[in-house]
Amino acid sequence: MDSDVASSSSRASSPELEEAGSPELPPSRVFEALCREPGAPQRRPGEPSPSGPAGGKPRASRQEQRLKVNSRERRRMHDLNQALDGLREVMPYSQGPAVRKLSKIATLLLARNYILTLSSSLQEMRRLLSELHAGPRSQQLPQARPMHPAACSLAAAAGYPGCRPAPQETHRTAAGPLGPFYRHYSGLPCLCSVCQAAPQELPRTAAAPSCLRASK
DNA sequence: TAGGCCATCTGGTCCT
DNA sequence: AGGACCAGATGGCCTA
Repeated sequence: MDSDVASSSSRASSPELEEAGSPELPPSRVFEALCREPGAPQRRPGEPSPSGPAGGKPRASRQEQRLKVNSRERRRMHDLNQALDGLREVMPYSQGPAVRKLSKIATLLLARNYILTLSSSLQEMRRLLSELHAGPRSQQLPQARPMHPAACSLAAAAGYPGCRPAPQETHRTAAGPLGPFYRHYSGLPCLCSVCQAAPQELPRTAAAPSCLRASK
């Protein structure tokens, strides 16, 4: 559904953009060109002429001011979208032509959950390392306290005994801002808002994410 | 066709 | 005055 904005939000529904939107020009250049060339504006009926007062300093007319403000606003939103694209690039979800782009709200929610998950995993790893270095007695696995799956995967990569990376799973979220499809990555707990309703209480077992269990 | 998501425009507010 | 930021309105595109 977001395919219309997949090309870095450069939908040119505005007449200004259609005129200045050259594929060779980076967006910022396009916007600069727009700022420099307020000419041929599509004046609305009833609006004053863009030409300034006769004789005096060529003060920007109301129309020119409006065009400049509009251009700045477009550039601002474009920068915001570029930042969001950068965020999507580092998010653990499938990327490719067949995968729908995350919406803005989904990107923000997923990023928040991702940060919380990484923080939790870091804490778990620190706990494991401290147990490993505590002495030979504590080198046994703390079976009574199952590890967080993300920590277990990290520990497996570090050669910690008894840890196996979980198989990668793909699951559907019933609804919500993440969209219908979300790929669950091995070793990472599910980041969707369904599973992360209480991020402080991340599951400590390697069982399937709750949304996997909930969905049929 | 309804609803979601988006880009854009626009006016207001705040800051420099 | 000019720029940044914000929120509401509007209209287009897409999907279920």
